[in-house]
Amino acid sequence: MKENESTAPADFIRDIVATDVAAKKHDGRIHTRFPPEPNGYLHIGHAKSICLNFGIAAENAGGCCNLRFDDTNPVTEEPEYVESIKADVAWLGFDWSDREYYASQYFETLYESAVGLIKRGKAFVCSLTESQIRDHRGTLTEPGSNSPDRDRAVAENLDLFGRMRAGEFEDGVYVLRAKIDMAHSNIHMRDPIIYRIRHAEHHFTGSAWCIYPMYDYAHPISDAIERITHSLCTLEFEIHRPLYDWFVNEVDLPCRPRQIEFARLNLSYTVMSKRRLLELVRDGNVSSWDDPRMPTLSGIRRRGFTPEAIRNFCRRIGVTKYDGITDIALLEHCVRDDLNKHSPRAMAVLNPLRVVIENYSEEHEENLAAINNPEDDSMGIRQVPFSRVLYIEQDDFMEDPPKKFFRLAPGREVRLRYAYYITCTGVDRDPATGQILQVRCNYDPATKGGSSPDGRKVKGTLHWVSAVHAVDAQVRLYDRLFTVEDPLADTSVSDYRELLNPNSLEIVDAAKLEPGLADAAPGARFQFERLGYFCVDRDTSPQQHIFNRTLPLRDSWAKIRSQQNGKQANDKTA
RNA sequence: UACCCCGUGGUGUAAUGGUAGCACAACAGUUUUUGGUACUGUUUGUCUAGGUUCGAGUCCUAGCGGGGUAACCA
Repeated sequence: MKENESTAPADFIRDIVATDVAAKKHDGRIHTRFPPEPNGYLHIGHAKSICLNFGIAAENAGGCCNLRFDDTNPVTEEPEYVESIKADVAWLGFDWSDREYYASQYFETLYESAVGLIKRGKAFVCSLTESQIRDHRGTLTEPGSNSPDRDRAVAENLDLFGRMRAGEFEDGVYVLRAKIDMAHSNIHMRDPIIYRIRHAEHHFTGSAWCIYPMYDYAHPISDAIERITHSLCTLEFEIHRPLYDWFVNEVDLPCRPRQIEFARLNLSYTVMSKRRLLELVRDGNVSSWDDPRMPTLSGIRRRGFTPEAIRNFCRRIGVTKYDGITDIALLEHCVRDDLNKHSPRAMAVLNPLRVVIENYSEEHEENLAAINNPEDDSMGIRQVPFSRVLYIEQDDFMEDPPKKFFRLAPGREVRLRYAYYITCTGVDRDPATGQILQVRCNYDPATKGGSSPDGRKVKGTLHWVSAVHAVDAQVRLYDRLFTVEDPLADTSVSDYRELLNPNSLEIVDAAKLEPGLADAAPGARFQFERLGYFCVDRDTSPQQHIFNRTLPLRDSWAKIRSQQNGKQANDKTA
């Protein structure tokens, strides 16, 4: 990670941390953790939390951040997710060193702490069924009522809890509950369940356990065991904080961590919850968890987004308690900003139109020097082959151009980037269909390299690829996943998936690339001049080159054109 | 109609009782061998009503609006 990246602007959490450091709380020690449950893939919302937790650790002398898998529910968790999470955190650029922990490592301590709670009369074994417990819990507006088992003798609780662990009971027969207050205004304080029986294989502990601790119990104690100083989580856990504090106070622990909540990231034109993302994958709305349209870290990685851009984005969105929705345009800006500075340029034609330079010899061909990145001289130059027959973009030619169209048209002169000025002398069309087959041009040999000795100006510059040298490729054009900013809030449809963008993927099968692109490795990123940023897909092969469009370049001509179309439509209706 | 949290331009965020600033977006322009980039400029904001204070986005009260919470999920 770069030096200038290492500090983020202050926010309310960093203020608290700074205050605690100054007050020598925890001896001035700062220790955070990123605690994913291994039951799904990480998305860009997790990146916010990762950047926050690892960022704060890095900004404070001696600060550490643990990677801790919160694996207390064996029925939903799998090693596949552990591996993908580790890969994603590492890709984002963060190093947890040897601090890779699992809540399941603490099962014995957690168990003993629960025994301690029972001995002190702070927990009891309850035989109520799931629905009875729900009924006893009361509602948001009414208090709950005590379990008939609430005053069970300590010795009996101890015996029962030991037999729960020993596997004497079926799932659901007993639970262990904290004894707090069934009339508490916070429902989470109404004798919450802290252990349940689950005869299930755990991805890490196998069949060693058949009782598993609940999040509210396991999390504060895991934090304390790791001597976490600041336990950062999202807003929906705010109401759990009194319970977090209750356990921190009631259990004898080496450290008293503080939970602080911040707003999760919401992004426009996408959905972020694991559940929705799973639906999209399962129902085939996207091809996989790493479909380049997905907001998963694996998806945006395959799309061509860089970890630098994502870190920069996370720094710029800030950290607050306001639950808003961030414009995806800011993410896109960060990606373009990074890619503009660092990705090499190349020329590629997506929708080829044949151009014949009639006064350029059929026998002749030459190499022309092209700048690899005008933003960075150190990236040097490359040679691009030029010959009599070329491809240009279909959009770059119009027989009857509107106002402000600066590209090729009959009689018009334009520049071919790094090559020559050419003037259109005519078009050849299919006599049957009238479709344009090719454009005929003359070139000016004096304009080699793309500038004229007489200083005459041309308004348009076109990218091009030499036909005989061109490499064929499939190009996948990705766009935003949804057509509206907040698909889940839209009440005009019954299912948010009706709002999926039907044009979020367009496949171009016959793109023509400059030859140097043929041996680009999977993951390699380029700017195709005048088009956008592209990267080599992981499915690419020597037989079929595949590129993904990361993002298009900003396009002010597209804006003018749509304004002109709008005006035309208005004129017609008027 | 219980409790908790949150309200600053279109969006995201600063201002820690003392000139409401930044970024993105939008719009206009300059430069340009990418209609990209860069640069310049413009538009738009403290939810409302009271109170405290020389002075309130900031503190207090009430209202209004938004979010969260009743898995043996995390």
